[in-house]
Amino acid sequence: MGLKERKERNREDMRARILKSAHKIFVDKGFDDVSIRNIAVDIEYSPATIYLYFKDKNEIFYALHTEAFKVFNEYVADLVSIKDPFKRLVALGRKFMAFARKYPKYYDIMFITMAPMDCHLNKDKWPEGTKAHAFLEGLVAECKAQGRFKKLDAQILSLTIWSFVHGLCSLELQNRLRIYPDELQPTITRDSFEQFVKVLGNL
Amino acid sequence: MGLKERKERNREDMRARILKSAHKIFVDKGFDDVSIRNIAVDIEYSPATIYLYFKDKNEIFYALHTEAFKVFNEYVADLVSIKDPFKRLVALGRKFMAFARKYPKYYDIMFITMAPMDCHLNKDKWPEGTKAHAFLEGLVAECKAQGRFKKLDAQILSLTIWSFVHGLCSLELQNRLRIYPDELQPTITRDSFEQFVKVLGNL
DNA sequence: TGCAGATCCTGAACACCGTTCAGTAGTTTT
DNA sequence: AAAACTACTGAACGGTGTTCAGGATCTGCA
Repeated sequence: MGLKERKERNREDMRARILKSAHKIFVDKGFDDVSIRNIAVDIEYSPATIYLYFKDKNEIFYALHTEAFKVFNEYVADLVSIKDPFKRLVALGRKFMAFARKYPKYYDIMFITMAPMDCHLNKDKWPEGTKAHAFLEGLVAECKAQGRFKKLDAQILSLTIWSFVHGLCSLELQNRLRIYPDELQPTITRDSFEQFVKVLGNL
Repeated sequence: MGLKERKERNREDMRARILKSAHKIFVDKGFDDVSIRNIAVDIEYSPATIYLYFKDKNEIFYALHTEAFKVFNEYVADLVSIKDPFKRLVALGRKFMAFARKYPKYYDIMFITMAPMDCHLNKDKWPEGTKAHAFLEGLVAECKAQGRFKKLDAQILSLTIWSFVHGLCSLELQNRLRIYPDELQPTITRDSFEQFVKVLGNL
């Protein structure tokens, strides 16, 4: 009986439709405009219907959040072509910053928004974060294997690097770098990053 | 005619009462519970009255935001007793992190929340941020004067330090460090900070 | 003292939000 | 044909920020 399966597929279709709509509104209008009611208008169903396919708004946000990581992974996929691990590490940092600027809304939902998604409560519930961070740690470990970062622990250094780059992106996206004069604005973030890389290169 | 002045003082009294109430709710119940209506209940006026003293909710948030910086400044005031500038710099970092943990809601409104406050649009509108950052820059400059950080620009390095420490705090507060195993949780942030300091100490 | 005018405040409304639930059509099974 | 099941919705509940006409009280002047 392929009946249950068809029912199941219809169900998945509807979920996909809702998510697609949520994604459209998220990208077009921004985070705050992704409301159950707006999604309902877009898919031409009543708001109540959405609750037949998703527990609540957070479940929809969680899906967007997962999607954002997929986009990120694709965005940095071409790094594998870089042979030297240190160069790859630096390129990852650059790509990370470029991603934050290109998809600020994605970045927000990935690393900033607190929206009570239970997905950040432990590593099992946030596989994308775990995976992305494992990639970074692997890179740092490779660099160590080449004789770099001799006196530093790879895991800790990974966190240090992540924190720095995220801090930079976060401050920029949250408009906290406007304290700098206008003429410095375009370069200051890049300068800080390059300085960090320079120091890192000598360790 | 002290009449106009008395009117003016009453006006300021009311503004203060509203802010005090907002602050109370903010600390007791959290950011999301600071609503015009909740403030109105607390001060025993109608919601509409609040709009006679503040343009909108953002103006109230801006006041909270300013207050948070005051609390922060007091929190780090005792650093002046530390003679050695590098030690003072390190102590500032530690205090910064301690502040973020002790007053996460303040930290949020200071460095994370985007709420369309126009105060982050340029340096003049965010004097507290400018001042706090000038303090950091001065410290780094002092270190340079002592022969440290020879090859690095003080202004850029200040941003690098700020970014790193903020990144660490931000990731922790937004629950993004839960990807680490439980046994690492208590130490990982401190370890990263200490590693950063160690590297900084050798520059 | 009485009355105009300024001052301060509010009830009610508008347009949103997430969420729930009784109930209604339409299809399928018996 | 009747019963059961499915997919859906209208209307409501309680919440949000904000606006505005109008009511109450207080002030200064005739």
